[in-house]
Amino acid sequence: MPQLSPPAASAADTPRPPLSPAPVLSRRDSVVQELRRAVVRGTLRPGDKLTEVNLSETLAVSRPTIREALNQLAQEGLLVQEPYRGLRVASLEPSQILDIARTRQALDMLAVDAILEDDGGRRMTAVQECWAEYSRWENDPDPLTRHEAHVAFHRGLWAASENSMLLRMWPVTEAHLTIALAQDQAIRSDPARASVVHHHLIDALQSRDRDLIEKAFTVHTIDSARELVSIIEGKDNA
Amino acid sequence: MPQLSPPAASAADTPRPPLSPAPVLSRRDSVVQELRRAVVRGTLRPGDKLTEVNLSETLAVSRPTIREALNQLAQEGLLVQEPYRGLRVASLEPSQILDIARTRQALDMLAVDAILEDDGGRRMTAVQECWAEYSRWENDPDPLTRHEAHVAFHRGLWAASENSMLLRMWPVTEAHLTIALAQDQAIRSDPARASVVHHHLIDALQSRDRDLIEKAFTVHTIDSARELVSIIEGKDNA
DNA sequence: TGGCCCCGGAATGTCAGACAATCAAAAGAC
DNA sequence: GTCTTTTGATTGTCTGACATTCCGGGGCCA
Repeated sequence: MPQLSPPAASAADTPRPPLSPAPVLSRRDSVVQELRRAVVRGTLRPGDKLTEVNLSETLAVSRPTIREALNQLAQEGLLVQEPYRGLRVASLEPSQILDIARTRQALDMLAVDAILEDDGGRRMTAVQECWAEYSRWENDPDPLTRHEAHVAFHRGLWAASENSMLLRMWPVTEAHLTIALAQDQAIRSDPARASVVHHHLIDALQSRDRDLIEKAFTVHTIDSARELVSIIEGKDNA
Repeated sequence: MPQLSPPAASAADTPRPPLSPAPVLSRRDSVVQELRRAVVRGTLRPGDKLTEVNLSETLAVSRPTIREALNQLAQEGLLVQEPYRGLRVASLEPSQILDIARTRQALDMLAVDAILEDDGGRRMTAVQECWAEYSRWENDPDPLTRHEAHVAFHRGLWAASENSMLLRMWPVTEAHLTIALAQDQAIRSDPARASVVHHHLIDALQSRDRDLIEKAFTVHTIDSARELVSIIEGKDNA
């Protein structure tokens, strides 16, 4: 049975600078955050079963609240719900990992086009700001912090495009990204490669050369996915 | 205060053929369906306020269950949640309507590429099946049935692509599509135009000519959105 | 021995009722 | 007339309970 910490503690010890205006997450959001982080950390692994009463005791939160959090995560796709049988941490087939990559590629390029089309350069400025934020954390010793910085960077790109629909689709995307990375720890623990790839990304973006950008995103997204898939399939055969 | 019917009744009187294997939706799903349909019917209009206790009484379902349904719809984007202040039916700015159209266009073409790439023609067969289903209902006298057929058709296209990520993104897409159409009743009540546009779509798809398909989707999605926006802006000025 | 049916445990799905936290606007004080 | 207080409304959360559904084990019968 995976062990989780109560959410009240973890909500306060966020290593981020005091950027949050102090909205002190609701209990439900704390639980959501705690579960997401547990997946990133590897405390919860794809396939693990979660029960409401169990989490309720472990996290010291009532069952209805836990339930709402689980429903939210299931809707995002981080958990899968089997009616009357419980919830499990989602796991992805290789084909699904490629689906995610292709879809992200399409949406990333949609964001890129919006960013490049911008008149006053406001959107590109937003990109640079979120890149600056990313670079502050990209080499953090804590893998969780690196992951959250990575996620925030890509979300920031979509936000910079000022396309409201992309932001609405982000939670689903983030959930699947998280699962894909959690699926194989080896990938997640290669910060150097991630760093290089992201530098290429931002360089390409600043060149404003669409083809170059597309290639950089392909390396980042599609190639990584293929690599991950081959690792997983190799492990299955072993 | 908009009037809604209890979900138990509406769940049973679906005019669809008995295709459902009899999963008899859970109460929560019944509430979700009822609220969605209320928006499509115009019983609930963008900006309308919903309260938990009120719905609980109207629909004869307990508050926790109502709450779960409302959370789900808020996550999809059909409702917007103002903390401690209640929920309202979402309403869209013109720029958001265009964002939705652009995003759908990108994802539709992603689906199209997958369908065209298919080796055995299985995916194109799936397209034809969902087109057949659509044509059975496209001229139904009930606008709700037409809307659900329309939605099912587009969902079917994404499903035919066999891209799992697209299916996960569908609920968000459907919610926004619903709001956009609910925003102006005039658009929804032009079944002839919708029919023509969809015939063009399917013709283009069967030609397998990617450029032709892209143009057809542009007419369907982008042009419709522009039209809707100009109607809304015209109404604002009046 | 082997297959079918029934039953109990376990978990979710749903309900009722209550209290605390929060926000908005009305009521009151200066 | 403006600021402060109060109050009402609504959500956020909790406790406890019951109904529903699924899985697997034990008993019955051939």
